[in-house]
Amino acid sequence: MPSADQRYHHGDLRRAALGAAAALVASGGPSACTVREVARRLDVSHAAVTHHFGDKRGIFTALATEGFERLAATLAGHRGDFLELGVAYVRFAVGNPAHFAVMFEPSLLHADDAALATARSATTAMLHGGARSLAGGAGTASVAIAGWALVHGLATLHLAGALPAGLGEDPEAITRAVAAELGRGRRR
Amino acid sequence: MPSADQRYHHGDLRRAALGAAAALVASGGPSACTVREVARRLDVSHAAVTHHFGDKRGIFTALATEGFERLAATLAGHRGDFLELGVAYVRFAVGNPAHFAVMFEPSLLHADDAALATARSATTAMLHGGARSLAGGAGTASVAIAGWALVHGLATLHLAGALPAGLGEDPEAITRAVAAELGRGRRR
DNA sequence: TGTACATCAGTGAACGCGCGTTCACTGATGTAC
DNA sequence: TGTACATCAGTGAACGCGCGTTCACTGATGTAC
Repeated sequence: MPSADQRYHHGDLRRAALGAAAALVASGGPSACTVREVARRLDVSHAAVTHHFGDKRGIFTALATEGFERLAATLAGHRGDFLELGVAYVRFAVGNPAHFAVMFEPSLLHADDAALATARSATTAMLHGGARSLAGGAGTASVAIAGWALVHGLATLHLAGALPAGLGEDPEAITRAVAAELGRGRRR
Repeated sequence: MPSADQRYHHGDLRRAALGAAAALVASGGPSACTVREVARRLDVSHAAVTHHFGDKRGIFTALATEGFERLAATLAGHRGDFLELGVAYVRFAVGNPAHFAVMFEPSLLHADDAALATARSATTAMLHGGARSLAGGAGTASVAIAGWALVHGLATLHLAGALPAGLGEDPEAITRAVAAELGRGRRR
């Protein structure tokens, strides 16, 4: 029996390719992620990679879709707890930097992809639902946006290395501190 | 006298190139911005563009530097007013989407560029100063980060087209609503 | 248990293209005298 | 006012390269009978 490295059929090339693409995006940004480099990392012809995703944009689209799915799954575990929802959001971004980067970069994606649209709107609905359960009534939307923007900004700045040293190292802790501050004002 | 279009010397090619680069980034993301396309837009040889920036990365670095300088100038007009500082931040991002995109994308920049480092730290200092003047004492850093993350997140989500329709259209108004919410909690 | 066949996964070669960079050179500008 | 010269801005051609996409084909897998 041939070793896993030299089998004709890879087994799950699609998943492996997404992993390689994520690693490339994470380390060098989207421009460092090419069809051919992904294939090289998996010792596979680049036509094989294209075979699974249609074209290059298809890789990013699949990555973004997977990102929204993972995020939704993560958030689902913290329904109803606004603070933990925010912390989970940041943890997702830090743990999946490539997915996160690609999810909010429309210029890289197939705008009309059905799976992407589905995954995205499921996630968005969850974020809004989280806020609704907290506030209720007037100002709900603004609180939801505030919370989302806050954690999104924290995650983005952290990933960009823009947070000041000493503070940027534990984004989850910052999120707790900062969200508590916001929550304190709301609860009075 | 030759027309402006056919002069040998452009006049201010450096500035013009930055403008063209910004337009390209704004409409198609950083990957749509190439040395050759910038040159094409200005009817100039691409070697001329390289002459001014050294290499491609030099263009993005110059754009980011200009961005930090513009942002600092904008923020300087609202020293001491936390809310207006935030609104100005968002207004800058929306008005200079390409600069904003490139400023926080380290993989595109010359990490060791002196002018960039100077402009960046001047801006950061201003943001921190704004928060310090508001809060004072314990929790200052966390409030500064919270405010920054909030407006950064709002701007980023708006530019990505991720804010829900109806809310995403006037990011400045959202900022006011949301910052007022945060400020209300703090002030009690 | 075998055999035929459809389907799917991956190959390998070829394509044309646009890219960033380099370089010797030319045209324009400004400054010193 | 002229002239010489240094400096700076921009040209144009050439380079090699890696890219995304396409296509006819082959190998592997699974399913029906």
